[in-house]
Amino acid sequence: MARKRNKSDLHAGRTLTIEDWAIAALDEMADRGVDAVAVESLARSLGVTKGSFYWHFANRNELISAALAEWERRETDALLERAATEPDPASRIRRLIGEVNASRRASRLYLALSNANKPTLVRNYVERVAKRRFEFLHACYLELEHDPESAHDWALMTFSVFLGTLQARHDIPDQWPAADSRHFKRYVGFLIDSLIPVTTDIEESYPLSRSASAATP
Amino acid sequence: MARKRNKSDLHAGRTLTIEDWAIAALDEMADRGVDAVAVESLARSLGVTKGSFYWHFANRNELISAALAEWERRETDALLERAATEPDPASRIRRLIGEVNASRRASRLYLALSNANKPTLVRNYVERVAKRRFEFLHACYLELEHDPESAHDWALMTFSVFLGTLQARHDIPDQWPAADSRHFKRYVGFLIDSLIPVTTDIEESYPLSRSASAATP
DNA sequence: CTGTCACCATACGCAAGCGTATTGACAGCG
DNA sequence: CGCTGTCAATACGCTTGCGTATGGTGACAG
Repeated sequence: MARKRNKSDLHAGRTLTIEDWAIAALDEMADRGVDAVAVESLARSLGVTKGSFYWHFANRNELISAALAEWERRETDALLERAATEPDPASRIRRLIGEVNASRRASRLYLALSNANKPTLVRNYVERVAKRRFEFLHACYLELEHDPESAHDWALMTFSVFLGTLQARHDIPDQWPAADSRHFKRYVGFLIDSLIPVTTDIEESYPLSRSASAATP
Repeated sequence: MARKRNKSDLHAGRTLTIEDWAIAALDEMADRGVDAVAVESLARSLGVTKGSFYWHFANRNELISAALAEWERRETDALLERAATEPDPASRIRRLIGEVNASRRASRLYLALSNANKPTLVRNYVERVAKRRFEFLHACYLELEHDPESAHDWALMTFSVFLGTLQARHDIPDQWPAADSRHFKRYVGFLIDSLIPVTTDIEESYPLSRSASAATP
């Protein structure tokens, strides 16, 4: 049986790597969910057949595992690293707020993974990634708040806003401001004002952030 | 072919209604996602075979449609009705905050529906329900805030918290306070303080809600 | 040139699940 | 009692998708 290389395919004549497959799987997950990751259709989208797939992977679960490892490395570690470059906790939270509202693709992917019912290995990755994101946030709030319980409350609420933002943008699209609009900038500013606690030093401008919010910056 | 009635089944000898099927489908959706709703396995769980299913429904989509209509009626209309009995907007928001943090099942179901990739009719229901919930919330904030843009910001953020709460409880389970704990009560109190704007009348106790939050009620 | 290996194509068998067709059971009514 | 309609059981055919087995191709080393 002759092997006919399709030159117009994604890999343009070179052989596919495990990483190519993993990335194709992540794309499919973001577009259509984890269940939609199917060996044969993925192979077709890569311009090969499943013979090639089964050379690289023992089964579908191995592909999904490779895809999740890639996801964790590329998108999750990198996000926290970018935020960690900010000089102070408030800036770090601000950076996270900005980033969370930026990438639709990353949102879709996170939700797809978070809500996947099988295989069960997905849950392990999602919980680990979510925990690390939460802990990063929590550490920021611990720097801003003397009271550790309060810091935890803040972190929980903010983390909920992050996750909820992903979801809400999907569920109420016509209520969501366009990304290049004044309204959007204002909303992000409002989030920043609302989600960064004013320091508990009484001589600080305590009510100023709320007043600025009400004054429409 | 003899029809053997299985007396130990869910319907306990009586015939199944369309509603029985719809509720079974919603249960399956909450447990395992929309994709897991399968005619034959659902029939088995109800103690019948798919002959019975096809008497009631032309196809699987009709079942899903019936299930979604039931969902909208039972859980969504009812939630807003309960909140609407509260005498003022702040109490209504407080009621919603309490309810959102109460039912795990409803959470799982909402997320399953929101993240279903097919059939496409699910999206219509989710968006309609989400829009109605958002609009209810927005109306509350419009009563509390003079500035309509600010009211919209508040509504968006709070709605994001509601949705994010569903997700976060699933993704960071060990960070989530137990429902009967002091910590949980405190967190709900913190949400209430944070998500209900203090009125913009300057003579009102503007900083008091933040101060109370920091003081650990 | 030959052999090896990485990568890939294809055929096959099996299972799950959908929808269709056919038949059966039973209650209610005239 | 016979008929009708509701509800349900079962067989069948088809599709999709997984994993296994087998064989092919091209690059490279010896």
